[in-house]
Amino acid sequence: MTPSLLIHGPTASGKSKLALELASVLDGEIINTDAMQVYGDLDVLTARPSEADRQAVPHHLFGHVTADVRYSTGQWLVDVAPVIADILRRGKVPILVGGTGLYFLAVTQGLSGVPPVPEEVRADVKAILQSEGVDRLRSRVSEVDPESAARIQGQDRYRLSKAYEVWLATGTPLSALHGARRTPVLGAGEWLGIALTPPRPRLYQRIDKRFEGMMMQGAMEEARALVARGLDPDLPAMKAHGMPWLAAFIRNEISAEDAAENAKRDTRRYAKRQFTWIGRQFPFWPRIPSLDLAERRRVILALFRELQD
RNA sequence: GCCCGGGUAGCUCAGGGGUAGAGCAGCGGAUUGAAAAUCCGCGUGUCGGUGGUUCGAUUCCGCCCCCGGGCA
Repeated sequence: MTPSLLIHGPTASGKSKLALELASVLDGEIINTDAMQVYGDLDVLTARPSEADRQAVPHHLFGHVTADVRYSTGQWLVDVAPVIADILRRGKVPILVGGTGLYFLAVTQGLSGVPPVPEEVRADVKAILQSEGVDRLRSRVSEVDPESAARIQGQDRYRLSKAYEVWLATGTPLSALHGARRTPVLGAGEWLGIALTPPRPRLYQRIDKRFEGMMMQGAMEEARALVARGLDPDLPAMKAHGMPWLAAFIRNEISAEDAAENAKRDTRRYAKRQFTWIGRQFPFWPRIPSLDLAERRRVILALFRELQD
């Protein structure tokens, strides 16, 4: 059996480069496990692997949707299953790389069978949220699904909306649906998960430096092109790190310096959350604190070969 | 060298004889189909050093060190 290799780590920890290296050594193919790198219109801002890298090794699910699409974890799971199966059929090693912990959780643990919510219901709940506010939405959820209401913290409008949408669409509380999980795409023993955990100060330096690099590679032009399309600012793609601030700069609302500072800060905060996610959701994944490519490669190959035998 | 002003949290600063706050940064946590999202929580400190006055000094006084400005 060929195991799949899962590489998770905070943003700017050098995942892509490492994956490329491992793919050539293991005869593998790379699968995007990042919620933002799926958007074709975000190239620079999501630090997507270069065209040259994508030529060198097969890359899957990178930039395969447009910015006006509201992509989701569930859709990614639907997309990724045949890709993994196909790679395995051809005798290659699937290498899943990215920073979205929820995607790794979904692919290894399965997602519960919550049916998709119709767009109209979504719109209805959004309207309720806007006219009545979060507190009122919370009361509504409490009435129909007290368990979810108790679980969701504070003013978390996304989760409260989700719970209410599911109730409206199915007549069943979300909490009842969460019990039953579907069979995961990758079963126990079929994969090896690795977490990159570089020292935080070094990572923060890399984040800051990388953003400067993005600006030189045309991040502003990319942002301008998206802003020009007049897309709904609520779309996931419009929330990519830097996008909201570059958009604000383009609208003449803030200075370029402030936009850059805010973009870097958001990215650092995100990295912090990723560390929390790794620590809590994947406590048993081996960690590699080193930033050294050769060291990372050595450790991962040793673990991988061990699992293969 | 002399004269001012200032050394308090990572940064910018407030305060003031009873061991100290604000903003930003940061840190901890939640996370089941928007997840680079969304949300909850937390001051993290030899108050420059050292003597003295005092029941008690970060606060008052002396000396020293450092930073800024001015005069030489």
